[in-house]
Amino acid sequence: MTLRNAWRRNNIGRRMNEAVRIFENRIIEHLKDHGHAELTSAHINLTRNLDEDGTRLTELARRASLTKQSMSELVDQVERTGLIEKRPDPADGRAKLVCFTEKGFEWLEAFHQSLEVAENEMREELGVAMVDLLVEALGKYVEARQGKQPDLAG
Amino acid sequence: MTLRNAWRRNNIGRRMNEAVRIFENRIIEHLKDHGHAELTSAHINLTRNLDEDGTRLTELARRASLTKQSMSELVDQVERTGLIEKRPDPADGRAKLVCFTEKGFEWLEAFHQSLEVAENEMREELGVAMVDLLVEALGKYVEARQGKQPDLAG
DNA sequence: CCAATTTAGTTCGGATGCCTGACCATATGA
DNA sequence: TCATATGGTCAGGCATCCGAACTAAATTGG
Repeated sequence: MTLRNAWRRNNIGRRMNEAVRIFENRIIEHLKDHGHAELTSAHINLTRNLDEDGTRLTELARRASLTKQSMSELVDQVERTGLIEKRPDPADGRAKLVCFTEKGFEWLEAFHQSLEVAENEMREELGVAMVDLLVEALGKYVEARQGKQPDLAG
Repeated sequence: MTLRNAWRRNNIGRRMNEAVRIFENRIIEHLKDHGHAELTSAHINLTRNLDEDGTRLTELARRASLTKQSMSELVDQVERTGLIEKRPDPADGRAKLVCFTEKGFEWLEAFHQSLEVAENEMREELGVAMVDLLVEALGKYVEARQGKQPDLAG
């Protein structure tokens, strides 16, 4: 790699990409090591958007930037593990509320612990202040650019 | 979302995940707007690991953390767009060197420009110093945690 | 109150992106 | 020289997503 082309290795997108992959792998690995092999990173795209008092499928899909068909499939898969269940929405006869089960809340607690482990590992490498700064900066970027992205069909 | 569960929205993994998705979408969008709809983000997992004097398939797969079968498929796809080509490796009769074509180098230049646009947008939101700090921190994290991840078969 | 429209969700079919296993051809080294 | 390692391919499969077309319930405008 010539100096002139150092940008190819050393750019924000690539760094973020590598970092997020390592970080998420670490969480999945830690979860598995502690008896929770139920879900993959695709499913976490569901659980992380699932409110504790339940969320409708269409809303889940919107939050995850997926079509409702894709989210429906994910919901069915996670439902088979027993971590979530579908309940009728009392406010709307068409709708179903996707909710954590008791077992699901236990999984969520385990996920929280695995997340903390991965975060602490990053704090060990970068220091607490740097990690705080990083979260703040990324959050600011996301908020500023949100809504400037094209929408999905579905 | 209760205060007790604020971690669910405000954690490093999620922030990085959102940021990287927005950033990469921006690059793909900008490339498309400038006459380069050839490649998707999956293909960039190839091109970003492709040296300017060519790289062997197995090495590409290793760098991208994919199996050689998967990388072979990506190579075939990108080859069909005319951006890369396979050449016999003079140093090894079994091997093929994957290389950018002339058109491929033009694409790489366009990619560079789109990347700069996306990076500059981030600098507008966060400031130049913050973005530099971010790249440095993520790079440090990646280097520190690299190799602590389990390897792939292939 | 009823017809037209919108909205929540499903079913079906298909593309994509990745994997494992089995294999062939060439290179390497005891 | 032949056993082993390495570069790459072929066949088959699974997971994750999409679009189109549909059902049923809710909403809205006369």
